Amino acid sequence: MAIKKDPAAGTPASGRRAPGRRAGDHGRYGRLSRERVLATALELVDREGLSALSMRRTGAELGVEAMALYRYAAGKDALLDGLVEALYTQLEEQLAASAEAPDWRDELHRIAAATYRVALDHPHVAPLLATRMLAVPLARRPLAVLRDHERILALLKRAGLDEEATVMAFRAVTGWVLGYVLGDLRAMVDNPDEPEPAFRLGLHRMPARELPCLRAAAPTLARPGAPEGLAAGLDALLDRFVPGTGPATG
Amino acid sequence: MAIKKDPAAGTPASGRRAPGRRAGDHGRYGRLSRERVLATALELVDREGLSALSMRRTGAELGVEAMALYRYAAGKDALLDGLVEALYTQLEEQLAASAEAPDWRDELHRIAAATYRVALDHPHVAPLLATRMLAVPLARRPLAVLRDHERILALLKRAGLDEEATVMAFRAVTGWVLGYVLGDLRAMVDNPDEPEPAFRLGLHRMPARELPCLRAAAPTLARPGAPEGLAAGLDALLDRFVPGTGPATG
DNA sequence: AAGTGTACATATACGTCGTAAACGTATGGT
DNA sequence: ACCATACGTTTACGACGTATATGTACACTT
Repeated sequence: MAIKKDPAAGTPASGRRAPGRRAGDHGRYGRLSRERVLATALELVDREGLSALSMRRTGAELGVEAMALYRYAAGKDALLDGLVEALYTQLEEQLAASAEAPDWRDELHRIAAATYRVALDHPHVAPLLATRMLAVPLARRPLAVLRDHERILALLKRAGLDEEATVMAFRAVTGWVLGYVLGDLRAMVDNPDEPEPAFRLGLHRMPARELPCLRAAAPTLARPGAPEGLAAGLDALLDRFVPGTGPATG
Repeated sequence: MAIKKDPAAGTPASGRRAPGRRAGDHGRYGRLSRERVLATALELVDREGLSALSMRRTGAELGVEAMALYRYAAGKDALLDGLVEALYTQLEEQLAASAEAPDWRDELHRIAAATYRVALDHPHVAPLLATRMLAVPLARRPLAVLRDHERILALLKRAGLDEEATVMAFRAVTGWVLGYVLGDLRAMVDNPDEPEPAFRLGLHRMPARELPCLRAAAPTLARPGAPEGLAAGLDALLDRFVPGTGPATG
């Protein structure tokens, strides 16, 4: 210990701190912050899966005791919500990286595709998109999540839908994107070391007599659906839930 | 407690036993069995939520030590998979309760509706439908799950699709059903004791300037989508993914 | 320069968790 | 009468979430 603080570390009110620089860190690598905590947790989950995430482990990754995290996340559940927030923040960055589409329909496609990309980039976090939404009520969701909802609702309104129809379409769009993403993340491979496809999938475990279609379909099923399937379904749903936008070829 | 064994249950030495009743239960309520374990776990989760489920707690509900469960489920994960299995088993019971539809499309609707009902009947278990599928590879899923997949694939094949198109449509159907169900299970109410709808939803927590559409839509959003929305979306997707079945009016 | 409040991180402790390993004990077959 | 087997218990260990109490170093007074 006893790495002493640098007197040039800056005034606390101004909040100045150089990255990798120690200020009031008791001799550690740098001050903690919500951002740093969430980034570390995300990294840990990406690397080792959700079950590896614990307060103690996350603290250790930061060179800090577990209890120190409680200043930046009220508890473990809040940490999980933080991961969801981190994902939606990445989504917003992705959306900001390319230009907004002028057409509402194209813009919905752009959002869906970006969501798909972000979710597949963090497969271990994606299940939280389903589970945490069931645990935390709308008004308490991270702001980044609410902004995503707002974007979609606004686009549908712009398409000319009234309140009721907007909500219907919203349900369709969000449900579809979530379901499709989760579907593409489903585990298929049983034995990764096996070169032979059928063995890789563990098809010998499935009773052939009872499950002929499934066994036949499994290899095709094992290839991810890709964003094309997502877009196709989205179009199908929009055709139905946004009247007057005729089937596709317009 | 401490209900002792019935002396009429059979003399231990002679081994005489009533039909359907086994001895060897150490003076407890009855032998353990996988069915009994899963039923108890399901009941516990329905009553107190997923986080209340632990090996010890489940054992206690059965009047048994936690380790006793390991004979019927290899570990906690296997217990969770058992819950998924239990839900799909209920689905099969529901499907068996009414007649199979002659038309493949109607039958898909029947399956979707039954899935929706079962999931909403066990809201605390439903998230497992998303998460466990990511953890356990296709070939290792409970048989009831695989049979569900088989049913859907067979119906789509019957609709005249080739292998590739079948899988596309399968992805669409299952993704949609899952996403829609999870969407309908999302928590909306923030303060259940509050009579005023806006306060109930906690809308005052949401920045009005930044989220106008969401605030306006929230009350409508709070009403569940109902099976009608599920059916509408399903039709939309089938129209797209099963060619030659034209929009609706056939 | 000394003192003080506050923000931040640690230390300690408690109860619960999943589960490995070893151990009874009753049962059914011989 | 004996034994193998099936079934449940006991004991133990390390990891977990987190309440509470305890430092410790900074910025701001005075």
